[in-house]
Amino acid sequence: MTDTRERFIEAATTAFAERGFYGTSIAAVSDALPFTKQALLHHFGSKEKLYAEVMKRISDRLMQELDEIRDQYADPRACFEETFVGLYRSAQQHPNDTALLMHELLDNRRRAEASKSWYLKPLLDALTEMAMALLAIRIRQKHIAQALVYQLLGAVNYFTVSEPTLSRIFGKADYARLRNGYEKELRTLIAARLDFGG
Amino acid sequence: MTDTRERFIEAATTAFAERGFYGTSIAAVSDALPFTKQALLHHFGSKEKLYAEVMKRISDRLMQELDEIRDQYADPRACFEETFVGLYRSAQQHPNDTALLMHELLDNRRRAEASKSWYLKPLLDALTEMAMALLAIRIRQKHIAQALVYQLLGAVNYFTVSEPTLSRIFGKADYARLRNGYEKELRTLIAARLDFGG
DNA sequence: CAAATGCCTTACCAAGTGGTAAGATGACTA
DNA sequence: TAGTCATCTTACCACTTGGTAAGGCATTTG
Repeated sequence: MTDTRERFIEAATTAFAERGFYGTSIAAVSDALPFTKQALLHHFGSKEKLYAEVMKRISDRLMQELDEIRDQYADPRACFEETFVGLYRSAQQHPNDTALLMHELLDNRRRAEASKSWYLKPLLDALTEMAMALLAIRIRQKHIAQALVYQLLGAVNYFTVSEPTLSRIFGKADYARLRNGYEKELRTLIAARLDFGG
Repeated sequence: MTDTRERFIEAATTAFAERGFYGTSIAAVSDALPFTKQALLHHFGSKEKLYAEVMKRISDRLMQELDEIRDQYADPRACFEETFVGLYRSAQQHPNDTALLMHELLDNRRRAEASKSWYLKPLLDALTEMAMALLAIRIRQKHIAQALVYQLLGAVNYFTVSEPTLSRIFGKADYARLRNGYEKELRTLIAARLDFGG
């Protein structure tokens, strides 16, 4: 059954999201399922390879979602806005994946492979291209578009990942209010920036 | 000598920033210094307590820097902008601390203590208050100010923490260009949002 | 001078780490 | 029917984990 593999990947996603690569033991992953650690090793060979599969799963989904949004909106400006809102919704819908990607970002500080950075490079490039068209920036000032893209990615992902902290220090009710309004405020921010001087 | 303690804290900051709490062993920290693991335990008692001291160090510094900026600017709008630019500069200047705080954010997903969340709550509240004054929002819509604050914190911290990844996938030269322009773009974003409908 | 205290060491521990080796079981195939 | 293969097991392995115990040594304190 490929089902077992699937279950391992799911459990590993949760575990890696919660404790990062180094903080997660493969025994902890297998303990979440009715299999032994060696069953996991049988399917994936090593902890590294399991992690790679988890990462690939996530980046594939992200790229697919991005493509779907891009196909859906013809107007560049609407497309740009909806893309980030889509990324935000996606992040909120898969908080584990979002946390895992952020762990990865932090781990990249030491890791040499850089494989999954390249996984996400197409996404970054696509977003930057959109931003450049909207801001009417020449090639030489590509970094301005990149900056905007990263500001918005930060606004999306940092907030998503802060959910446990925020709902704890503000209380569940106040946090719910904040979260319910966040998407609208995200649109406001994007609109404000795009209207600015253009 | 209190010097040894200081050196342990410094080494621990680097280690925790790179691998997070769970990925860091106290032996790895002491190996970075000419002392044994037990010397570390003598000074701090446990890994948890060492971590708490590291966190306290960081949040103290952040609060102090925030106060300095607030005292320096009378105009609310300039104060708001300079505060976030100051946070950005501070993050860039202490990338280890920034990474550590983000690890903490991710770990909070499981940790019960929440101590350091409370450490940073005053900072969040101060920023929110500034935003509310600027956006002319009544109490009932505090979450709008909170959203803006978190968007900007995300723009600042997410970018800072992405340095290794970005400089790898874009190359050092391109990343340098992006980074050199980022502060200006941060100001642009803030200005755009504050001018929007007000 | 004696006692206490701070700083740091070696020695040790039970539990957990990623991973190998060697099957057991059952389904599919020659 | 015998052989192969995928799946999953128990048994191990050397190494690392956070932490305890106990003591050496120097400085401070009574």
